[in-house]
Amino acid sequence: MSSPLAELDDAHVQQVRTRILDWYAANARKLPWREPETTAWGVLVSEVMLQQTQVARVWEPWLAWMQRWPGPADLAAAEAADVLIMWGRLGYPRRALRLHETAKAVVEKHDGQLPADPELLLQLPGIGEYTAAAVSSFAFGIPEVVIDTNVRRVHARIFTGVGAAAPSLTAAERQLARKLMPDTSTEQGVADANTWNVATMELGALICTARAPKCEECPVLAQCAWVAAGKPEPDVVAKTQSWNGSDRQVRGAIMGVLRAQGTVDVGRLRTTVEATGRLGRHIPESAQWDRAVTGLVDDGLAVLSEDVLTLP
DNA sequence: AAATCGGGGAT
DNA sequence: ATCCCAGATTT
Repeated sequence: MSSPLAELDDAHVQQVRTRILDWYAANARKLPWREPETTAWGVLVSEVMLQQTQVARVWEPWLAWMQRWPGPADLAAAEAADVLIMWGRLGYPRRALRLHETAKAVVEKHDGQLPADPELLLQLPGIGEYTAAAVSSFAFGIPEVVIDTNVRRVHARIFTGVGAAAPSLTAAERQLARKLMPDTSTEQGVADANTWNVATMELGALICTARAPKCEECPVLAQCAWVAAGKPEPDVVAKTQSWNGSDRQVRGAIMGVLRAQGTVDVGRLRTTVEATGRLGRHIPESAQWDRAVTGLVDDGLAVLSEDVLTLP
């Protein structure tokens, strides 16, 4: 099949843009980090928390976090242990450490002001291509091309006619996303481009969902190549690693104990962690305990000293 | 390109 | 039970 870019028809693209922008104007969720008084730093904190964690689970932790540490200088001055405790059960606690490091870097290298330039944002720990573009666009009004999992799926369906995007972001997807951005040569165009970013994500989150898309409510149902093709099933994706018995489950259970009591004697680690019930029926071998502890220490999430494991 | 890294809501 | 989630980083 020929490249989807070859088939891109300006009138079609215009219609899709208008319909999605109109849909967003009427259907955008009211999320706390979208309130006009939210600072750029607040937007960054939300984006990091939202990396692989759903909106519903981020909502309250974000509010509590911003109340405790409103700006980068506040977070930079915090103890890593408190940062990890505050991160709570959001998952992937390395994100919390990297955000802490980013706060320090903003204070030390950027005079306490989060940079707006995506190239500078990219150099900060825990900020990758998506987050840099998202912060530039949402917090600073710079019309970067924002591509997250929602955007990829929406583009794949409407313009490529497939049910799901490829496993990892391709050059063709970047090219398509760039071509779909509203023209930014006018002030209105810049505003539209920034709204287009968030609107496409919102459509993917609320209507064009991965599992059971609500096509009957979709503003671009009539423009969708996937629908036109009869909604062919996506290729089966590789099965995700099972959670029960995984190293991640063990690491998570250990972190749970450390967040709750700050420290644990390694001789009691096994009993203490198993008593939390967070491992279910899984009884790790000693090699897995070793891997988990070593991994947490290597990642800076825990410190081992005198046979005692503690938060950093 | 593939593996690793949490945790829970949704189906 | 399995899928999926406003990804980033390392191998």
